[in-house]
Order: sequence, then structure tokens, then C-alpha cells
Amino acid sequence: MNPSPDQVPERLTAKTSWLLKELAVQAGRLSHEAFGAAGAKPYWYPLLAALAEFGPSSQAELGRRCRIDRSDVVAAVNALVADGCVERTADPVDRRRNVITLTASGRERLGVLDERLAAVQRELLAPLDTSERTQLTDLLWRLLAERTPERGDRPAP
Amino acid sequence: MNPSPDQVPERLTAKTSWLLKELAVQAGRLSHEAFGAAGAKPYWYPLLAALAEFGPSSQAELGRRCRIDRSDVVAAVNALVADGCVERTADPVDRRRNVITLTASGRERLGVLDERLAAVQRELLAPLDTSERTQLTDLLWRLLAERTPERGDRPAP
DNA sequence: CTCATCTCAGTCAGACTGACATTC
DNA sequence: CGAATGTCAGTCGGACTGAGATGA
Repeated sequence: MNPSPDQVPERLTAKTSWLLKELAVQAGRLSHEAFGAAGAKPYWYPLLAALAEFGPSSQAELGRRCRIDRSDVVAAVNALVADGCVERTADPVDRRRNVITLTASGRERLGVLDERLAAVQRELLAPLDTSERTQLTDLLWRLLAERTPERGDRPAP
Repeated sequence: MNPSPDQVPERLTAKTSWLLKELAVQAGRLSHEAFGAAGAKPYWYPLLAALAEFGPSSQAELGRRCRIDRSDVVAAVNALVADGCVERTADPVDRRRNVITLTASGRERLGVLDERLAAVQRELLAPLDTSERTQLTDLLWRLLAERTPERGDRPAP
């Protein structure tokens, strides 16, 4: 029936970096499907989440918090504005900045995406019990936290 | 001194899929640097590893074992041949197939890359002690193993 | 002057798709 | 015939780079 499970070289299965990449690809597929089916483009979820949790922000702030490049934030915010999820207004006190504000329909959208993403996590983490899940999250977070400080934003050229 | 650590939305830090993706990006950067500095192109390491561990194989086999698409295997093997790391000969018993064989210099190359990649793992896993590292590897592997069976190769159209 | 912000244009690696010829 | 293999051409999401304009 199945056309060979096909062994993976031990050199790969022993490398955390390889496991991370492979799993990230799978998780990406699932998330992409889930978001696409909900009519959301890439980057929308993190952006909406940041706005919901920290309130109106500049685009640069959004990028730093979600670890998304400034230039990609521009495009995503354009799409979010066009979709009515956020509003973009000029900051009166610092006229370089745009203030991005979550709208009611943006908050609603976030709710939907929250559910979809939760379903993805459930599927992804199916093989683990509850304590293992928190264990995994903890380990991953510690790794990420360690190598996060130096690049809050693009360094000034 | 540091220009704001900038809080990440909890909705992201709580999502395994997000942590995996973010960490995979970091790990990818490190590996890319390490491999590039050793004059190796993407996909080389997995391919060489598979050949070293399982002996001469067809390209399709290599792709299945390393989870690399057939068409990408073609390009990578071309480069590996040009670099003298492998040899490509026609399979006498099944003339659709190419048999890819590791050369001495390919094995040597693999040794170098092994060291570089090991260094990457060390840097990546620095925040964890030994038992935590094996714990992490174990958890990741279990997640990956669960969602691996269905796609040994592209399904026939 | 220096630095941050926003924006656009474009690059780049990597995963994947479609199609085709060949051989089993 | 159907299925597998190797190959090529091209797509696509996503991370990132460079440069320019504006304003603090």
C-alpha cells in the first residue's frame, strides 16, 4: 500500500536545525491553508494580534513586535486597510509616523483567525500530551529569546 | 544601549507554529552562512549525508529520504557532479534511473560540513543543557514522524 | 547633521507545480 | 496500459536589501 516510508539519514534527524525547518514547513502549509480559507493574506494574523494586544501603533513598532520587515509591513497594512480591518491615520505629534488602528471588523477577523490557528496547533501537536506541549513551547521560547536581542529592527546603515 | 526589546504579542509566543517558523528562520540563517563559507550550495548536505549513510542511490530515492523535491534534486546533483562530490551513472538494470555515487572528495566535503553544522547546533542550543536538548529533539521528532507517512514522493497525477 | 519612519523596487533562497519523454 | 524516473521551465510565498523622501 504505502510506497516505502523511506528512512531519513540520521545526520538529519539528529540536527535540531533540520527538524525545526522541516516542521516549520509543515506548520506553514497548515497555517497557510487555514488563513487562505478565511480570506486572510500572510502577515495579517501577527499584525492584528499586535494591534489587539498593544493598541494603536506605528508601522515600525508593528514590525518590531511581530518580527516582520518594515517594507513587508507596508504591503500588509495596505491590504488590511483595503479590507477594512485597520485604519491608517497620520500621527499628529510625529508626522513621519502612521498610526494604525484596529477596526471592529478587524477585531472580528482576528477572532476567526484565532480559531483557525488554534485548530492548526491542535493538529500539529496531536501526538503530544498537555505537559509535553508546554514543555516544547517552553524550550522553543527559550531558544528564541536567547537570539532575539540584537535585531529589534534593521540596524542603521 | 539596546533600542527596545519590544514585546511580542502573546498570541504569537503561545503558538508552536510561530515559534517553529521563527526559530527555523534563525537556524536557516546560521546554516546558510556556515555552508556558504564552506563553498556548499543548498541541499548539498542532506544529499551527501544520505549517500554516505545508505550508499549509492537513485535521485528519486535521495529526494524521498531527504524530503527534497525531485526537480530540486536534479539541480543539486548537477552542481555536486560539477564539484566532484558525486558521480552520476546510468543504472544498467533500470534504465530510467541514474545511480548517484559518493566520491572520495564528496566524503571529505561531508566531513567539513558536519563540523560546520555541528557548530551551528551548538550555537543554536546554547541556552539548553544536555538533557533538555535530547528532550527537544525527541519532541520535535515525534511531531515530524506523525505527519510524515503520506508524502514519500509527489503523488502520481 | 543624524537618525527614524514610510515607501517602492527588486533580489534571493526555497518549496512546489506542470508538463514531457523514457522506461518499467 | 498505468506507474515511476529524470528533466526543464516556471510559479509563489516569504525574508531581506537598497535607496529615496520626509520629518524629529
